[in-house]
Amino acid sequence: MKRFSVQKARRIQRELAKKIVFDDRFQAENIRFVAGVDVAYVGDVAIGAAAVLEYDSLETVEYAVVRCRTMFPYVPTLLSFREISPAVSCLKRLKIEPDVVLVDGHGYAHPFRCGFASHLGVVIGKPTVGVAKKLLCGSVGEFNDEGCALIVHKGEVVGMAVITKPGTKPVYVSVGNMVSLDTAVKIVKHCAQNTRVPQPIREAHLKANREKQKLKESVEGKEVG
DNA sequence: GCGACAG
DNA sequence: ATCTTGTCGC
Repeated sequence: MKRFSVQKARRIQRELAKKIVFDDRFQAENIRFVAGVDVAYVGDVAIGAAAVLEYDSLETVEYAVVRCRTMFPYVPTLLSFREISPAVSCLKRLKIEPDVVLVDGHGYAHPFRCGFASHLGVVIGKPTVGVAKKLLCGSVGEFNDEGCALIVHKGEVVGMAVITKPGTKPVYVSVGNMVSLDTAVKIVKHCAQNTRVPQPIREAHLKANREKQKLKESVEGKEVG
């Protein structure tokens, strides 16, 4: 039984894309907290994890994690429908309200201009930034002295490739919602001081994996013993 | 028509 | 993403 329709998802993406806000709707010059979100999987169980870091020190001040059943398969360009539920759930569990959320995946740099970061940002009505490790669409121009290169798709600038760590591949930054591309790049650079992937996303990733291990161990102890 | 395709 | 050991490089 098909529980989803690609056609229906496409319609939703086109509607959501219209609601993306491309400028800063928060105090970009005075950020207190940044969050990162990521999702891991164990069979059909999704584990959503969020981490909140103090912006200046990049110290982790809070984690939130949630488990739920995966309700959507992974379909290229439709990733957000698979990950948005666990992402929203764990973000809601946070006690600290982050000023901006970094998302593991593209935002506007998507063939239909509505990647996971944008989908999430519009749904929760908060500032989000897309940070992907691989390009989904478009091509990367020449890198400038700041380690940045425009990502252009169908004649439109959709994001920025950023070399956050010298000697490593760039990460692909794009607007999620309520954040300008310039500000998004500044935030990502600040959060990736000695790593390729920005700290908030790494922390969320690690938290999700620790939770995944716990779940796998509890499952093993059930079927064998 | 063919290939590519975030996590 | 996930399945997995050792291994190359900073």
